[in-house]
This record gives sequence, structure tokens and C-alpha cells, in this order.
Amino acid sequence: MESSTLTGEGSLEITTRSLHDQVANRVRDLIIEAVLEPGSRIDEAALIQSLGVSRTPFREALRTLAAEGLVVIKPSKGVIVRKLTPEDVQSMLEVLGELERLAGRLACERASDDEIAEMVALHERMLEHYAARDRMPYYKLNQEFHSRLAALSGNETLQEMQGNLQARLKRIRYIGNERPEAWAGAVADHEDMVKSLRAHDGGALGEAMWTHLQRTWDRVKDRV
Amino acid sequence: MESSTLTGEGSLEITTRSLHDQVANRVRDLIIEAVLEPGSRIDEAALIQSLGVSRTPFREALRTLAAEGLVVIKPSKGVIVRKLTPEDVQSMLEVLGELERLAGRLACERASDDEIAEMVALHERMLEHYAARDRMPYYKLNQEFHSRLAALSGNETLQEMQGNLQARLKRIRYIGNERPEAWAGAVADHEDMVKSLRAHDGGALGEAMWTHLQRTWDRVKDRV
DNA sequence: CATTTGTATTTTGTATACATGATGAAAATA
DNA sequence: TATTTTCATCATGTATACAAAATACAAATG
Repeated sequence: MESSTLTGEGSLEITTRSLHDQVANRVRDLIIEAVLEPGSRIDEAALIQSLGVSRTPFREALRTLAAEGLVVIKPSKGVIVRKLTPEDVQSMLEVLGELERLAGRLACERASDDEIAEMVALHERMLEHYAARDRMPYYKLNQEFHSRLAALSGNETLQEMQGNLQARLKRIRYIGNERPEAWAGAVADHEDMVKSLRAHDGGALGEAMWTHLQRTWDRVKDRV
Repeated sequence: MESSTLTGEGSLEITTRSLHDQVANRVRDLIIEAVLEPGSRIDEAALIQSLGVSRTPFREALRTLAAEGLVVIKPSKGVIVRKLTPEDVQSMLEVLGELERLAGRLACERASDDEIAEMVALHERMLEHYAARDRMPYYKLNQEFHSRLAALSGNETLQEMQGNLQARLKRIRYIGNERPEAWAGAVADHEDMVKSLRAHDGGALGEAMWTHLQRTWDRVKDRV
């Protein structure tokens, strides 16, 4: 899965990743992990040096990240890590809410029992991390939970757009579990979601997904 | 509006577009107008020559277009214009349907009477073109109608994603008006939409938008 | 002393040259 | 003759060099 991709025709095709893609992925991670701080200017020379590549693939990578909405390129001025305004976050969560509602509905229609069982297992691992208050592993599984649910929708466009928004909002979701009550609330939301999923109730799951993101906004809006 | 952009802080900022952006826009147009055929390989040397630029900004532009989903870059092999499978189209219309449903709801909540009047006027111009069976101008106004409605939602993320999907599907919407009955159906859908908009009925408008895209799929599914 | 103007320096943008990998045709082998 | 191998050619990927723009700073002017 790391270096292979399934084409539309169903043939397995090995794609040796270009340097460009590797750079894009690494810089994306730096942004998501907030090593590169939102609002800060990206020092091309410094990053190039630390990554050990030349300017060409690096700048191409920045173009990709700009199209994804992670950085903003100001012509002749430089590129800065995109800093989300509260309005940005709200608008993204609003859209993500609709997407995940759709994902929830479709997932219930199309997912197999095995796939649902895997989701439930994932959820239970999350509960263990919550019980232990291990925030980082919980957070990572949470990302995976939402990604896999989008994948279960069987709608590739939905998956792509959900992935894009989730990437932009990664740090927001992390913040969303910062306060104990907020985290507890998120866990409760997930309980609802899993219950609906087990019952194959697409409508209920969709609503639960949507509500979860609405509440996420409530939980983070005063700290973005 | 062509060369200026309103920043988040509210200051008007002139952005002289980089060569990269110009190239990206031109190639995007070539793809959308189908001068570059879906599935065909992009001849870098030839296009560079005809555009009169060097490889660097051109290749950066391709990275942008790849991130937007208009082309597919196969490492060491070349880049091809993305050819949409029926499944691609269906999944995109399904997602676009949700986005436009949301846009419709929000637009009714937030749009001023003046803005709604402009939409109605736009619709009436569309009707004139329909009466004259001028397909191309109708088609262009149709694009604008959907874009502006997304803009009226006041949700920038929604607007961005709607724009992206609309760009990918431009030719599909064109096909959607190819057969006379299909075109008549689309016009009827728009009548519903405008009626709901005038009544400030967000729920009804949202449903009309969604239904319109469902029907668009019905109209094109046997010819993609 | 504030403001402006000019200049040096740095940073960004673009073109080109070089390296690497894919493609296809001709020759060699079975 | 079919198949493989080799080599030439072409396309793609990357690095570097050059150009243009922005920035910072100093000197000059009011």
C-alpha cells in the first residue's frame, strides 16, 4: 500500500514514487505535525538543505501542497503555511459534516459484516486508549476510523475529499480532545456511531457523523 | 476580480499572477474544452512550444492540475489527461449533489434580496438562450449559475470544492444538455430551483439542487 | 528627525543543462 | 522465423545557473 496503487482497470501497478512525491509527503507531515508553524514563512533554502534535495522537486511539491490548501503561495513573496481562521475551520467542518453524513449512509449500504466488525474492533481499541488516557494513539486511531468509514462508502471522490479536509483539520481534531469533557463527549459520539453501524442503520449513522462534527466545532471554536 | 484577491484580513491585495498560474489556467482550459482529449498523453515538448514557456513552470502547472484531479502523472512515464470512468462521474455527482444541497440551504439563509434578484435575472437569461436553442451560451450561464449559488452559501470551503468538482465535470454537464428532452428536463429543474430561491425556502432549494444532479446522472449515464 | 531615494543583498522565478530511466528498432541467437 | 539482447533514441526527472523581483539598509534631502 505504501508504494503500490490499484488502478481503475484492476491491474496492480507498482509506482516508484518520484522525489517530488516524497518531498510533498514529508513537507505535508511537517505541516500537520506543526513543525512548520501555521502562518510562518517556509524557508526554502533551509528546508531544501535539510531534506537534501534541489529546488525543482521541492517547489513542485509546494505547488501540490498549495492545491491541497495546506500552504499559500504569494507570488514573488514566498510561501507560508496556511493558517486557518475560525471561519475557515467552521466552513471546513460544515462541509466535512455533509461528506461524512453521506459516507455514513453509504457505508451502511455497502459495507460487509466483516468490514463492520473491523470498525467495531477499531472502536474498541480506541476505548482502551481512552480508558488509559493515551491521547496520541487514540487520536491516530480516530483519524483511521474516519478515513476507513469514508473508504467503506465505496465512493472514491468522497474518500478523496474527506481525506483532503481531514488533512487540513488534523490539528483541529487533536485540539478537540484536549479538554477532558470534550474528549469524553467525542467518545460518546463515537459510541453512537458504532451502535448505528452495527445496526446497519445508515440514516442514523449519517446523522451521528454529522452531529459529531457539529459538536467538534462547539468543542474547538473558542480555541482556534 | 481577475487579478485581485480579497485577503482574510480584509485588505485588497494585488497579486500579479505568476507564469505558473497562467500556464495552469491555460492548460486547464485546454483540458476542459477537450482540446486535450481525455486519456491522451500530454506532449510536453509540443505544449511548451505552443505556450512559449520553459519546462519548469509548465511542469509545476501539471502538478497543480494533478492535485486538482484533472491529469494523472505516471512516474517516469508521462502525464495523461484524466479520463473519467462512469464510476468516477457517478461518485463525483453524488458528492456534488450533497455539496449543492448544502449550498442551496445556506444560500437561502444568507443571500440578500439583491443577490437573489441577480440569480433570477441570470436564470431568465438562461431561459432566453434555451428558447433560442443557443447551447453554448446557455451552458456557460449554467456554470455561472451553479458557481454563484455556491458563492452565496458564504462557505468558502464549499465554494472551493464545488468549483473543483464542477471543473472536473464540465464536459459532463455539457453532454447533459445534448439531447433535447434532457435539456428541457434541466431547464425544468432550474425552474424549481429558482422558485424555491425566490421563496427563500432553503430546504426546498437544497432538495432541488440535489435532485437536479441526480437527474443529470440519469441523463448522462449511458453516454460517459 | 522623519522621509525618501538609491543601492546591495537576499529571495523568488524561470530557463537550461545534465542524468536517469523508458521505448523501440536492429542484430544476434536459438 | 520467433525470441531475446543490445544499443540508440527519446522522454522524463533533477540540479544548477541565470534573471527578476523584493527586501533591508544606508545615505541624502527636506
